[in-house]
Amino acid sequence: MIRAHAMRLFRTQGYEATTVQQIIDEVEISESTFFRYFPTKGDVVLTDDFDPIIVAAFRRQPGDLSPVQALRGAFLEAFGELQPDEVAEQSDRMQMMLAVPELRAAMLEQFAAAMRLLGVILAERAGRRPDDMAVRTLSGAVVGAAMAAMFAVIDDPHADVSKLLDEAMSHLEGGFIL
Amino acid sequence: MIRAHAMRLFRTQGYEATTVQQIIDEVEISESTFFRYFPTKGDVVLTDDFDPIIVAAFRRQPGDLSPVQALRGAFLEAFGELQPDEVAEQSDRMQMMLAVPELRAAMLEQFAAAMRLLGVILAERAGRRPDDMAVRTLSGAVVGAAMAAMFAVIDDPHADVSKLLDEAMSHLEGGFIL
DNA sequence: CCATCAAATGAGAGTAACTATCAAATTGAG
DNA sequence: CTCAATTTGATAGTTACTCTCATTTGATGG
Repeated sequence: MIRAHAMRLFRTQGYEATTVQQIIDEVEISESTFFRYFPTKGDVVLTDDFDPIIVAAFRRQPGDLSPVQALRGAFLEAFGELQPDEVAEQSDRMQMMLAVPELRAAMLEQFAAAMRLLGVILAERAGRRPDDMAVRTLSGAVVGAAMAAMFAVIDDPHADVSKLLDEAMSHLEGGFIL
Repeated sequence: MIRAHAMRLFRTQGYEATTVQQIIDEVEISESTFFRYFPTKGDVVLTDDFDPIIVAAFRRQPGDLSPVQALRGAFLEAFGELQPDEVAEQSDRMQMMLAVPELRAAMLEQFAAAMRLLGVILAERAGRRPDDMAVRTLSGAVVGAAMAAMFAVIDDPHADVSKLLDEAMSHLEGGFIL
């Protein structure tokens, strides 16, 4: 309920223009309760649980694919599983995260976490250790390329992120031919 | 003066334990003045002017190198130009940025800016447009790999970042062989 | 139906980063 | 020295977030 009301307020008045006070008035709870569920105002927008879906899709990929190919496939599958309304909601959230400085900043934690997670599953697949610098570099490069795809949406708000992401993965896959 | 005193306080008492009030007491200026020079407390630690040095080094690289090779060379040169005390200071700042959640979060803006800048100089070198997805992906991958090198320092605080960065670049350069 | 007890909620007071406004002081050019 | 521009300061907010402790809720066993 908190998230639903908050997101509605964010959409109508903007994120920064909406105070926590307004949210708790709307939901009719106390400030204490709000912060008990969301440690920060930003968490209302930032939190989601997509990681497990992508990890599962990655583990399902055939073993003869290269790591980048497997990731590419996993992303395609994970995005494909989303319902249209879920896609719209995710897109909403992403636009907001990109547009609001405070939220953008907080995204770094997500990216760092994604690198760690990616390191673990890549290491598992390749039979290496997660702290292997080759594993770290690949994780970093993949997440960096994904970030680049997200940022591209800033310049072209109508772009399809999943398509951009796939394109980025294809460039990674093919080596960098500039 | 503000930066010097602030950094000293941060080092001795910790970043979060140090309030802006303490800093302005130390430097004997008003709160207004502090925030006029540093829009946020974090900017005291985050701000630096290394980009131009790296860009210059990149532009100096021979034209027959691949983009990643040229970058690798540029990083090596730029780091090589630093005096020992400057290296120590940079290392200090980096440890602090990695350790303090608030500062870590703010780093994303720096990384995003680095991607944009890298996009511009890579595009210039390759005769492409900065919004070319191949350019964006390479910029993203390079910055992502650099992030991975930084994060590796969290696990091993004694590690040499410039060496890790070079290692990461060499992995990028050689394709990802996992 | 009631007593009990843990978990959830709320109230209230406080902190610290940041903003806005406007007056006072300082500086520097002529 | 003078005047104007720039820098600084004082003051009074706003808002996110924390802490502590009292109150309420709701599930469970008798």
